[in-house]
Amino acid sequence: MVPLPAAAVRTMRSDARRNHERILAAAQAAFSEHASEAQIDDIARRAGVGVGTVYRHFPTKDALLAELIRLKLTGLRDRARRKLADDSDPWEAFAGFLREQAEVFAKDAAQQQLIWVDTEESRNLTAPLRQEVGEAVGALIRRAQDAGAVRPDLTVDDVRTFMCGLGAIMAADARGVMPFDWRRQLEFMLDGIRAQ
Amino acid sequence: MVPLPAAAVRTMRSDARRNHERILAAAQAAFSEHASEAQIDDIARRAGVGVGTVYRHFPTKDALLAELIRLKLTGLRDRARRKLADDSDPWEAFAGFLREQAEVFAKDAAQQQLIWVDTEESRNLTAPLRQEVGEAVGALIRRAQDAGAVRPDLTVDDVRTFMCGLGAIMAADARGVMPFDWRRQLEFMLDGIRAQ
Amino acid sequence: MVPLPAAAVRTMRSDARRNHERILAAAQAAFSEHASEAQIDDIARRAGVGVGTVYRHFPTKDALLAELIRLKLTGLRDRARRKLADDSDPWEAFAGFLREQAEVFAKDAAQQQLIWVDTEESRNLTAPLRQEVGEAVGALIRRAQDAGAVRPDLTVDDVRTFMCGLGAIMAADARGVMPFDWRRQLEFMLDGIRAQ
Amino acid sequence: MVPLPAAAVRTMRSDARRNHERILAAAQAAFSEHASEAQIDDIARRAGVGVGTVYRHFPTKDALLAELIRLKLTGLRDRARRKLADDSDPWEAFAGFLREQAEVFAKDAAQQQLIWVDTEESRNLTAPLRQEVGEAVGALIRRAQDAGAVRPDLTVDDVRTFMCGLGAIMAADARGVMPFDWRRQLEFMLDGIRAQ
DNA sequence: AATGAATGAGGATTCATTCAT
DNA sequence: CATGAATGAATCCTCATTCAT
Repeated sequence: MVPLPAAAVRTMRSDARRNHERILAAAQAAFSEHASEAQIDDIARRAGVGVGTVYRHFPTKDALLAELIRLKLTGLRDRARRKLADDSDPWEAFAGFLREQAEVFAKDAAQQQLIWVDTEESRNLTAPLRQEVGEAVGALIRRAQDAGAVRPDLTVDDVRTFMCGLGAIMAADARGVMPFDWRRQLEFMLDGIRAQ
Repeated sequence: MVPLPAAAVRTMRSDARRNHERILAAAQAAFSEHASEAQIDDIARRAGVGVGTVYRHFPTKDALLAELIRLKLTGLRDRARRKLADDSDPWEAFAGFLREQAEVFAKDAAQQQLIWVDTEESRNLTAPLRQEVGEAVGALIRRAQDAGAVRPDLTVDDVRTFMCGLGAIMAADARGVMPFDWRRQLEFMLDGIRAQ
Repeated sequence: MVPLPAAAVRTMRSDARRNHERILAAAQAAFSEHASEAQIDDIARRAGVGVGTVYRHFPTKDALLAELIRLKLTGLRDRARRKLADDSDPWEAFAGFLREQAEVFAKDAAQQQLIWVDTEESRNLTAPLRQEVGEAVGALIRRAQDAGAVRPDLTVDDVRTFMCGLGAIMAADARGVMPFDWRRQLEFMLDGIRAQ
Repeated sequence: MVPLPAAAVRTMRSDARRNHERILAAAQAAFSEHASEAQIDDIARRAGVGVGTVYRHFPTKDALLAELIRLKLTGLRDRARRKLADDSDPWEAFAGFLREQAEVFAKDAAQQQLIWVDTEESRNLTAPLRQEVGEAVGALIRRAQDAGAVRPDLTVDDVRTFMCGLGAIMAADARGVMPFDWRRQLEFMLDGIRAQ
């Protein structure tokens, strides 16, 4: 069973669709708190459904996680494309994208890290999407570089790398380990990559 | 049972002391590969001792992990103090400290992240040490700021925060998820915090 | 809910009757392949109906199985009676019955074995039928014994016993465990029970 | 973990060896009653040990089953060899072997059938043994054929086939489905294969 | 009546920790 | 002291059966 394509979800019976969404929300919360240690039974409980129902919608724990990541990446790609579409200042578009995306990520910190956990399942499912994200972000970077606003050697991978670190910072902050201020960190980064 | 204080280790029978060290080395390796998923049985096997022996030296898995972190933090503190002692250029001392420490961290990436996982156990054991690390790093920062080499608003927590992110990057890179270049990331950071 | 008596089936709406038969056919196939491990969902899919429909026709998995066995036994009884009716050579009638029945059994080997699995359900449902089968086969045996063609001590239970073993052989052969030749086995048996 | 070789078992700590045997005995009983449906928890309970202990001795349910079959086949082979060694009448040796072996099989009827269930696990583990059994039984058959006591076309596979059927009969009998008399069946068979 | 979504008890397996030898 | 065997709670997943649409 391959994760349900959007079309399949739309044609579900209304109760099934409601459960589908509740499960995603519950999984979202659970993975946010416990990362990949989250338990299916717990997700089912939070969603107010039986375990069996979770498994009816997502064949394995990995598949559920992969779907969550897919949604995450879809949002990411769309945000980048939107910033690309409006023709504000190239630097503002790029920096604004990072700042906005970071705020979104911060909402379920622990979970962002799961983007970087790659199971077979998740890799296959998200490869094309990652590609698209890369293209959109790449375009944002190039436009800013052409405008002389960003150092010319910055790559998409640099941004990915930074976001990976930022996710970990957010997660640690959320766990309360230490008073980590990811917003400052982001500003340091922006200062570092801005062309002088 | 509280983890053995250094004094206790010193007064151990020589074979016990050898085991103590072998276990730490094995745990080091195991946690580096599997992070907190590392299994005690595996650690015992690598150390060439029985599980029972591991438990004789460390009352729980968490205690073993906490001890490893303590050692890690000790190294960190000593490195910072050493940089403080030699009177090279303030910026070089500070940046050099970060670069060296990062190289050390990179050797067992997965494990560094465990520094930011805080169990009851680990917090209690390492609190004073974290304090000392903070003081030494703080001094390095201040000296560089006094010399006008580092932006005046940089704090010890900023550095901690950054190192947390860098550890996650190293770990993801080590897992082969993506081609993450933590050294570039560090240079961006240094560029970002250097006073212009 | 007791399995539907033949009368009930006859008075069903035509679509219901069609479903009833499709389910039986699907169950037949599924039990043949997977014996009692066959899954209701799979049966429903093969029949092109929902699980609910299977349960509307048969209250439990055991009831469905029992019905299948009932049909099997009905065929068996009828075959025996037919052989009894035509007045060929008594030995030929008896041996022919066994050979024919064996060929029928061989078609869904795994399933024959289920005849010997007796759940409460199945026993109650099939008891009278088993009785009738016994009578018909008993008559075939007696006629052959009276003609001096079969050893006088052979009983209906001996034949039942043999068929049970033969079913297992067919099933093992069908699973491909080993090259089991049940036809040879039947001939050995016939040689063994024929009066010299 | 490959099933423990006999040597490994012999060198176990005494309590471990006792458990190993208790588990085998419990599994023996459980598989005899419930065939492959037997549950590990039940086996553990019968053996008076925790589930974990069962898993320490046998890595999976299949492995435990495979080991049981291996023991079974070993006994079979040894019995055949013994009969081959004593130089009694060739027919008596052959028939005696079958009768004795059948009595042994009858002791845990349901289980014999598992000899014919072949999982990957079991096949690999028992292939050589099956070969040896085949050789020993083949020799018994040939000797009886040379003495003119058994029909010249009888093969080892015929005997295997028969024993498979006999096992099913014993199992059905043990489950109380019907009054199946496997001893009579065996005598019919012997009558059928004896040369006239 | 039909559908297929939901349920949840049940079963195999893992692994931190304890304890007999 | 060291050993590694034993323990059993915890966790993922399945599938017969029920029930809302």
